[in-house]
Amino acid sequence: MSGVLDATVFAPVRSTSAFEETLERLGTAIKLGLLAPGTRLPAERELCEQFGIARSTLRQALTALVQSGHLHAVRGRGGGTFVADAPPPAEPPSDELLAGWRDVCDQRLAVELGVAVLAAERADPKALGPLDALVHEMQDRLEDFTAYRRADVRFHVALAELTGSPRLVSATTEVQGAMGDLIHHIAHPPEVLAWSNAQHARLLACVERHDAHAAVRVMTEHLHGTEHVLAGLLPSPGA
Amino acid sequence: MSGVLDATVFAPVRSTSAFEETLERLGTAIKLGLLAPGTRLPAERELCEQFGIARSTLRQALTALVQSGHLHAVRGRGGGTFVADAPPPAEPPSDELLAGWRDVCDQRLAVELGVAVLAAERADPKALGPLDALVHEMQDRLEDFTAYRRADVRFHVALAELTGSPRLVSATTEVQGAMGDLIHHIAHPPEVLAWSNAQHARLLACVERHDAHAAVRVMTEHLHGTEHVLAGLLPSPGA
DNA sequence: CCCCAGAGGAATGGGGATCAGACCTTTTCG
DNA sequence: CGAAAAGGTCTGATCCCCATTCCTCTGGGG
Repeated sequence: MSGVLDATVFAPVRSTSAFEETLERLGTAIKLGLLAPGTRLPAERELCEQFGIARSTLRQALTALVQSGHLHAVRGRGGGTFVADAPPPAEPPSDELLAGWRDVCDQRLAVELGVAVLAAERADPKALGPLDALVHEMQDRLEDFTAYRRADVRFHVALAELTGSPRLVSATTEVQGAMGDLIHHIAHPPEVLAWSNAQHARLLACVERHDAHAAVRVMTEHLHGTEHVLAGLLPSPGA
Repeated sequence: MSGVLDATVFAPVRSTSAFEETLERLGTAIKLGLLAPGTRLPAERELCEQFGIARSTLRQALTALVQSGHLHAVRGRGGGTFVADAPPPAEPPSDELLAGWRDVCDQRLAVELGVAVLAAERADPKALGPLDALVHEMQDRLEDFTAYRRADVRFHVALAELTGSPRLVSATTEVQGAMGDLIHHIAHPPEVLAWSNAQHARLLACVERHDAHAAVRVMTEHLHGTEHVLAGLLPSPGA
């Protein structure tokens, strides 16, 4: 019958170890700026309980992040583990991610479309203040892509939080993490960012008047924009 | 700052063992009817290689599915492992699934909306024959929910395959699995199924003329239908 | 009729990941 | 000065997963 289906059902099973998952979680949160530089993580004995893992396992992840320069640890009372102020340069995207960049965009489309619809349906217009502030912050950061991108991520995550769906929030952070790996190394002229941010503003207006259909239109346009940028700069499916 | 965000970043890490993942994969594929009754699975020595796991691990999953009645094994030459002809009755949904049913619906909305848009954008109208056949099959099965549902699942998975995105296909099967657990135990009058299937037909028409916006409207309506049914029959958020 | 190929079933030992817990070292606050 | 709070270290037990081998059943070809 369907080779695609069999390929899905019988595809290799990837068992993610607790260590890997923890490393991934903290790593993306830091790289995305969700954990701002200088932030202090909960104490190890506390954090391992939140994660539901043993402290030794947690420490493997923390040690790795310290050695890669994303965290630094301070001993003694009043110490702790802190997000590094000078983040290490991002590594170039892995080959497998590059090969599947269109798939990542497709997943992003699904997640963000769902977020747009549900946020428009459910969000309390009075709760959009912080979102609006982020749009203005982005407007002030058109020349500094790193700062712009941090606000961008917060914007999309905050929008996801408005849906009240935990799965959509975590799906958003995941997909933003993948996108970050892809776009971090390509040029972002201020004009492009300005255009992109204008769509943020329009999107917010749609959410404010509970217009889900319009939100979908704006979001679709927004995502296709970055997709076209990627299509031009990344290797073709064949390469 | 944001409690929701911290709850997402520091949420418990669930490390899925290879055994669990395999059991889940095969189990949902069987329950969804993607592996039809009577189907013969690949030989164990072959299957464990496809999954990328050891045979003993694979056998744990197979043994569990045999004992639960979803599979039966035949020894000797020409034997094999077959999907049971008389599937065991589905267990009632777990409490945690019930508690998060709205979250499941939200995730489904995202996945199916993404599928609708991308299928409408990319699908070759000439490749819609099988989809159309499934709509007609559902039309003939309005009185038999089990049969209807099998075709329904195939329809949504086939639609996802049209997008060409592996992630969306697997997301679709996952979310359909969760939906199956939720809706299997509630009543489905033929009128409701007919109404639902009419939306399938309309959706297909949208895809055929590459009308993504209309596809979104129809799909949204389609999903809200089942969501309202669930809202009436499942416990409220508080319970 | 015999025997072997092809299938599931079972047992072994090793290696790595994870856990739980105790203990050490550094630092600051009372 | 000493207790408290934090990271850093170590150890033994346990569980999961792997690789390998061998066993058992059964149908088909010679």
